[in-house]
Formats: sequence, structure tokens, C-alpha cells
Amino acid sequence: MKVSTLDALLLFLVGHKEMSGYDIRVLFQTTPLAVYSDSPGAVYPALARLQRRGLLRSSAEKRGRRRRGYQRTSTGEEALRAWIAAPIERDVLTKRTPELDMRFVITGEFISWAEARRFAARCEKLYAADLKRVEVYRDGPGRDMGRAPLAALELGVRTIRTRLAWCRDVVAGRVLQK
Amino acid sequence: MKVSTLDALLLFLVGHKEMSGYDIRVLFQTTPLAVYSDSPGAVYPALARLQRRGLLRSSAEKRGRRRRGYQRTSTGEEALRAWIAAPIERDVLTKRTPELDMRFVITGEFISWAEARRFAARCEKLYAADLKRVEVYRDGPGRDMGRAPLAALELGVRTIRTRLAWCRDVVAGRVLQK
DNA sequence: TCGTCCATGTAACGCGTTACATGATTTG
DNA sequence: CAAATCATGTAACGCGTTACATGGACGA
Repeated sequence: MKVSTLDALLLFLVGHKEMSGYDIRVLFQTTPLAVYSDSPGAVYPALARLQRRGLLRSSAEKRGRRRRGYQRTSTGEEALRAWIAAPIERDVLTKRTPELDMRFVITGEFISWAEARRFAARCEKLYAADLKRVEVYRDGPGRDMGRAPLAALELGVRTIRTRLAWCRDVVAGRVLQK
Repeated sequence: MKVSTLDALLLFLVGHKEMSGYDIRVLFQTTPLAVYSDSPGAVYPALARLQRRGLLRSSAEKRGRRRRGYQRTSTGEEALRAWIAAPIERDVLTKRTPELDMRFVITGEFISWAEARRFAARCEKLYAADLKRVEVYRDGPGRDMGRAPLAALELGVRTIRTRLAWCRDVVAGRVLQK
């Protein structure tokens, strides 16, 4: 059962503690980690889709209140575990980093910190390869670029270095010291 | 005349040198700077839309060949200049960085390197403010987060620091030395 | 009861994705 | 001429965006 990143995030949040669409919207407005839209047109349909697919279940009405609380089903848990265990696609590394970060967080909270470290270790290897590739491009076909593209490429290199170093620090347990 | 980031990139590319949809697809496949999809279902409709809006013009058929070469119209140039001159939205800084990088490159190539530096200077100020905001969050409500979210937040901080330092280097002319 | 939050939803629209369908040109 | 490659397009689908609609809860 394949799910999107937003789906996975919703499955994670709702399983951790019963939540309503409104709760999620508030959460998305107030924490800097959630990169997702808090607009009703994004959240409510996403929840409804997950319910229709059987990954979520909703307590229709609690105490006569008109508030819809969602919980994760066992099928939903399977889907979430599958999402966490999926291989890391290359383009996620540099082009969809928020997705990668989200996955790290969910892995750490839903599975274990140790598993999150293993995830970081895998990313480290991929970033190391990626860094080489970009540097090769910069020193090869990148030669005849203008100043602005070259500078942007340099930013790309630095960004990968930053993320690579962070992975190493997570693996080595150096990341929460300071 | 409002245009998307992809629109702006197409307007830039096509004005620099007459290009076909296929040329653009090949470019998107081979350069690491272009974050955009090279799928025909993305490129051709985008070009067609721009032509329908009068921002691009196409030489129907060159020498009986069935290749559609696009050029920028004067309206298209206006739209591109407007896109470059637009204010920098906050969420672009951290949530849609490829867009920001693209804008830096286009500014440098289409206007001037000096203008690109001014753009970097504006980003620098915004990043400095952003860094403070995220650090405040980390030391405030971020206190009661788990290890993984905290580590992700740390990555966020480092990423902003990297981009901030890059902006400073661009402004100071230190970015292409080494 | 009137306004103001809380809370959920829906409709129109744009756009990207995947997949398929061609036509034209080159190469063997 | 057949096969590969160049080059353009379209159709179905999913999903996010903006904007609007609704309806209960609660205080003044």
C-alpha cells in the first residue's frame, strides 16, 4: 500500500495520539518542522482519502461534539512501516530534502533513535557519492558557466557538505551536544 | 503578468537563445541546476501556455523541419523582469530554496552579476533574521521534543548558517576563489 | 440574538505525473 | 526499407490552492 510523504506524516501523527484535522492544521501552523500546507483544502481531503483507503478510522462524533478524531488502523501501521523501510531514492537527497528530514524524524520517533542513526548512516554514504559527482561536474562541464551559475553550484556543494557532516555527527552521536 | 518559477526559467532560457521543447528537456536532464521535470507532459504544456498568454512566440516550422523553436516576446521580457524584481517571500528562504537559487542565477545572467550580489545581500539579511527565529524556537518550545526532531532542527539551523555564509561570501566576492 | 471562534467540508482551477500515441529523420 | 531516435503532443489522474459555504459553541 503506497503512500505519499504527507500521508506518512498524517499516519504517524494520528497514531501517536488521536487527532482531528483541525489539530493537524494548528500543528502545521506552529511548528517549523512541518513543511506542509495547513490549508483545509489540503488536510481534510488527505485524511478523508486515507480513511477511504482503510488506513485511518474516525470516531464519528465524540460526546455530541462535531469534531472528527482520527486513529490509525493496523493496515495504516503496515503502510507507515513500509514507507519507513523503503529504499532511498537519489533525487530526494538534494531535490526533496524536507521529505528526507521528515523521514528521519518519523523513523526516530516511530521506530527508534538507533534506527534513525542507521538511516543517517545510509544517507551519509549516498551524500558522499553525490558530493563527488557534483564536484566532478563543476570541474568538468561546469567550466564554461557564468559567475552566477558557478556560485549556485558552489552553494550546492556546500549544502551537500553540510548535510554530509550532519549525517556523520548523528551517526557518531555528536549532534546534540551543543 | 504573473508567472511561476518554471515559467520564468523558460522565459530566460528561450530568450537567451531560441530553443525547442526538446532542447529544454535535454537541458533539464543534463544539468544539475535545473530542478524541473524533463517530462514532455510538463515542458510542452508549459511552453504552450506561455505562447497562449503572449509571452512566447514560436517559429512554426523552420525549413520544413518539424521542430518548434520558441522565442521571447517583449511582453515576455517584461514578465521576466517583473519576476526578478518581485519581493522575496519568507517561506522561499527555507522551504523552496531551489526557487531562490534559480532566481539568483537568472538575476546574474539576465541582469548583471552586480544585481545578483545585491539579491544575495537582501537574502543575507533575511537569513540572519530567520536564524535567530529558529534558534529561539529551538531553545524555547523546542525543549520538549524528542531526539530525532531536535536533530532535524539542528540540521535546519546548520542549513540556514550555510546559506547565510554563502550570501556573505557572494557579497564580499569570496565565493569563486577556491 | 448577534457576532466570533471552532471545525469541517466542497468547488473550480492549475499543474505535474504517468502513459500512450504519433509523425519525421537519421542510420544500418 | 526497417529500426532507432528525434520531437511533439494528449488523456487520465491525483493533488494542492484559493475561495467560499456551513454549522455548532459560547460569551456579551
